[in-house]
Amino acid sequence: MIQETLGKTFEPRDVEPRWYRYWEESGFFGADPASGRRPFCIVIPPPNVTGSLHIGHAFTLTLQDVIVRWRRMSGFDTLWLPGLDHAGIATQTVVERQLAKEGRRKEDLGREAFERRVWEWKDESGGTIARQLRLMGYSLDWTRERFTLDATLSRAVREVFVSLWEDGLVYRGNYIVNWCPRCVTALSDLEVEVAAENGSLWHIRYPAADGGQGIVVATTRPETLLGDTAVAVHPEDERYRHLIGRRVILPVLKREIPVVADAFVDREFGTGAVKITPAHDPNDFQAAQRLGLPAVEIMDERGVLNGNAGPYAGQDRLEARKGIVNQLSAEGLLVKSTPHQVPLGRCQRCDTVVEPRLSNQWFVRTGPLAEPAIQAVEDGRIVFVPENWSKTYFEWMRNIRDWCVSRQLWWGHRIPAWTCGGCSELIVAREDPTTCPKCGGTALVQETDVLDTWFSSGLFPFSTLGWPEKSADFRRYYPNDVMMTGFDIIFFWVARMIMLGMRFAGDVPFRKVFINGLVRDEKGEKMSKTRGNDVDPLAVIEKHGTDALRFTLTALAAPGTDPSLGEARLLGYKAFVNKLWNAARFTLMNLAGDRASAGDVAALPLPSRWILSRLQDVAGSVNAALEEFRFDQAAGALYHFLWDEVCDWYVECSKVLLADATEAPRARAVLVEVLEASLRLLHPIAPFVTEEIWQRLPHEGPSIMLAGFPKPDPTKRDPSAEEEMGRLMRLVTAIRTIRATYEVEPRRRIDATVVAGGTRDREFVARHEALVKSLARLESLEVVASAPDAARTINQPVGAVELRIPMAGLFDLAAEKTRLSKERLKVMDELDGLRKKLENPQFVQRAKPEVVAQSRERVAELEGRLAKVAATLQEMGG
RNA sequence: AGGCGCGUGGCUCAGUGGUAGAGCGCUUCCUUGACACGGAAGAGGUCGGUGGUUCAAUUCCACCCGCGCCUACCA
Repeated sequence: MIQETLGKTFEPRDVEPRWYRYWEESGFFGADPASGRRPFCIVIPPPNVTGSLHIGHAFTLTLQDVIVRWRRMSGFDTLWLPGLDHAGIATQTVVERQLAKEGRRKEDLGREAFERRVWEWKDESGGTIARQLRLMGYSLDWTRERFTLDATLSRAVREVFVSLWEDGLVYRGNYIVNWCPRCVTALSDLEVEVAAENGSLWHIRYPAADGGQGIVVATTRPETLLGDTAVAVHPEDERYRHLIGRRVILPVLKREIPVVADAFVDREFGTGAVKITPAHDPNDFQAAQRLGLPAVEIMDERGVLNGNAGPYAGQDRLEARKGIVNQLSAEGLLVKSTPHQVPLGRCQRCDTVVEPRLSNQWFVRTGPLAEPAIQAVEDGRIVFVPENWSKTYFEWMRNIRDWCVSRQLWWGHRIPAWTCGGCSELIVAREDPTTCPKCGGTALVQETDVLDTWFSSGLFPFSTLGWPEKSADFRRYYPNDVMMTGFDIIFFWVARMIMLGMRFAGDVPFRKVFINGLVRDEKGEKMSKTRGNDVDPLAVIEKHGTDALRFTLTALAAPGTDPSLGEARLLGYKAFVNKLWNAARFTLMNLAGDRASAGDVAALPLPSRWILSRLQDVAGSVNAALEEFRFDQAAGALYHFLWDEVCDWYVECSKVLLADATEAPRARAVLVEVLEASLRLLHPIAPFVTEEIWQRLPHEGPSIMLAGFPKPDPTKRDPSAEEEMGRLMRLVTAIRTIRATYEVEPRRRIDATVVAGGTRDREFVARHEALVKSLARLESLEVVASAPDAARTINQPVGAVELRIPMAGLFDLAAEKTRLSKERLKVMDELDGLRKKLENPQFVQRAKPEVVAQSRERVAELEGRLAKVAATLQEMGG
């Protein structure tokens, strides 16, 4: 399973596939309802079946895997359920394109053959993303993988749809919907992306039928005048009051239409007169309903003008616009046109300009569903993290509009509705009917529309668990514990899961909703294929390794922020993975099969007591951070612990300990203990490298992913060891700083003296002589109570002691005087500020006592330091 | 129009009512037996602007400027 020796650098490609296969084949990802452990469940936001893994997936799913692995190691019976979404429009479009290459259309195949063809494509491409998810190391329970078109999930869809129908929450009717003339289907409001685009505002004269001047309307869509059935003005608009009830002549078609009054007209906008095109504008449609105006459709399903468009029949909508503007201009009816910003809706999938279209569609009445869903968040049964997203949720939910759920596609859940050929009865049923319940006729025709893909996605937290059966999985894993996803689908998905879950599954679908940011490039721009700035996670894996990518994404996941992913950042964390690898290499080189125990912790040397205490601290930080979804803090704590404390200090200290034959076994034991626990802490973020190393260390159990997650034990903290080690580190750093300041070659060993007035300080330094000598590369270290002749040494106060390094041959007096003068100024500066503060009676009286005390301590310390520096300077004669 | 968020060292970003941190980059020195994907030591910031609250504000409040995003039926 593992290589014999460790290379100098970690080679991810050699180890990653091996471990994933081992985990999956061993069944380590599988949930175990019979385990008796507390369940923890999360379902994947199902990726598009024809899609491939992009960086957005990698980001949110990495965070999910971190949580899932952490919970699993912490003793939960963990289910992370994978699945795929059939993605109606997107998938159908892909297959239609394939057909187009063969010179065929889906109509040539017929519905059934086309569906078969899509299934073939699904089988082929659905495996792609599943493979990619494995490459990322995600610990999904593949035995429970679901697809939204699976029989059980389809059954759930049908159950929900029919129930809603029975409860009057589904209705069908002729309304204006968003229509994509390229996809040839209705869209929901959410599937339209509205943006302000440059257009024009045309002022067009509609002459009065009696030969008068008539009225000038303003419009951004002149071609729709062919479908006008009135002109509306505000009832109190003095300019037009005389025209209300009169008739004007519709240009081009020369049809007479009335001038009507309605308060919805904005007198300030344009000319204050608006043309009414009920069949092609949502506002006009509503106005027409109020005013009893007829609707005239002038376009077909592909945006081509129809017979009602007179001379423009057969032209595309945009082509017709040009012709009509020309004609109006020629006839002198075009008063003017001005540049105007138009809010233009485009199809989310294909970017075609969406057409408001009057058509017969199915809708879900959302009001009654939204109410309990709003309450669940209001009273905290569902909590958003970060909490602020609940505002976005409320904003949308409180103004929710009915949901158009029918799509004119062939790929999806066909709406379970039939029309009786005999009596026209509409039948909506769970089981396919064979006879009409009303007239007994058998000529039933099924609805051809399918449901919005999000309708089935909205059931995902429970349809995947077997609902509507009260299956064991459903009972155990519903509600899910947390839903983790991006803010871009709060409305599309999260809100709908809450509404449908509460109504049908009997409880909230999940307790928490964690919203992650959107991955951006290093310039902060949104990543997209069209911009060409997107990062391909698979390419990153290939280049830097999965753990590096995962660690990077985790480290960037600060709440409420959009992470910027750049190459430099990745390289930094790749280096971290390699650093860990080498710490392991060092440990294993020294281990030599030794399995001694560290024994009594209190009896261990200072660095060992210190690192074991720090380990407890970092274990606490990581657990606390993950509890609050503070991925950045968890990653940061581990990064700094391993690099700055374990590698930079403990490993270096251990070299001294290991050189001492009696000390070595315990040092090895501590080294192993710290490394092994660190690996477990790190495993949820970087699963591969941690497993690879863990397997080589003394360990129990078949895999690190099943080993216990370290829990902090406060009784194992050792504050005095941390304090002492801090002093030791400051002393070593002071020596190193002096060496660096005077450019002493790193390999050269120098002499140093520590002057300490107090007995305990002297004993302290003497006790750690070997460590200090090694860490600071000293030839000798002398500890004395006092030392004259400061003029011949470098003198540096360090806490309660003073460091003296002979100048002979290394340093010169003038440079040292300059250095000390600078230091004196710095100390005086800080002292000044502190003293002023302390002289202020307000501060002393009103500030927190500990702050005042702290300031006083600092003053005392600085004064001591200043005195020492001043004394030295005086001895040096400056 | 409404809502949300952001503006901190060269870059990308954390953070806190008590004179600021990280990663990368940069400077100097160093191939010392874990690691040059490395080591040691450094330089670098009036924390967008203006007021207010406070003994104390980068941190709280108000306004302003700049930048994102979301929602919305101004033709």
